[in-house]
Amino acid sequence: MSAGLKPDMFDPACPTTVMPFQIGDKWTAMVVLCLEDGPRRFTELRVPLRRVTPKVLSETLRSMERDGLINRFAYDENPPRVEYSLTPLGRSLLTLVDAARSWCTDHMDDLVAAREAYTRSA
Amino acid sequence: MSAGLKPDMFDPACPTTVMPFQIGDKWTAMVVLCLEDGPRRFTELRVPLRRVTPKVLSETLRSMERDGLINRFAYDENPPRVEYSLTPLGRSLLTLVDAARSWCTDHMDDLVAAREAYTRSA
DNA sequence: CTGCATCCGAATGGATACTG
DNA sequence: CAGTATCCATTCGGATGCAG
Repeated sequence: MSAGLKPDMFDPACPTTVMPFQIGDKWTAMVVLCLEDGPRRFTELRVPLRRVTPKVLSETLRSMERDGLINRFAYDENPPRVEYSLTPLGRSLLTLVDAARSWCTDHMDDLVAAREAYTRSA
Repeated sequence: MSAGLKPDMFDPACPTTVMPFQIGDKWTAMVVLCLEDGPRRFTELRVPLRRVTPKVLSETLRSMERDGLINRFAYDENPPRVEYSLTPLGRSLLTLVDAARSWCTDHMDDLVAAREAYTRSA
């Protein structure tokens, strides 16, 4: 497990990015998905989440740590190394995230069609 | 079906109100729940959602209509009467909302405990 | 490398008052 | 009744630069 995260994991072209779901902060759900396969380092998370500035990412991570969704482990090394991993609580979110993803894939066409129909009639 | 909506349906004291989930706009999920049992009028929705100003509520409703989640039907009467109801697409969101609610009730204690532990150690 | 500090613009959401 | 108009406070997220 724990293959490298792909840069296009959350590509803006991917319609799920504009889906009407949100868990916690704007990026929480994506972080959960990134950590699904094991611990990740800060810089590693920045690969798929390259539209997130470090400030916002660290804010997101800290609030997730506060809520007990992730663990933060800082190795006492130089250069510094920090790993984030899902807690059982955070892992339990995966089913919900998957449910949301299923809904998106199932109903995305409807949603796009609805928006088009709406703008046409306007 | 369609008994009156209770004012305390989304009481701030209810912990699910601060849960880390969001569907669409801030109030979308609550509107979906309000419409679960049938069509509702604008003022009717304002009862449980009394913390939402009319401006924000109408914005929410319009964006939900745009996304094909609800239907808006305006009777040609005076005084005016408008009813909102879930489309099949909007109704399909109910399973997701329920999943989110289940997660909340199942893990709320963990979440509260995590926050307390965090603030204690800080 | 992993973040924190500071500044800033945009967007969100709310209060209040008013209209057809 | 069902909104709209206007104004405003707060928040959010991004850019940049710096520190351990």
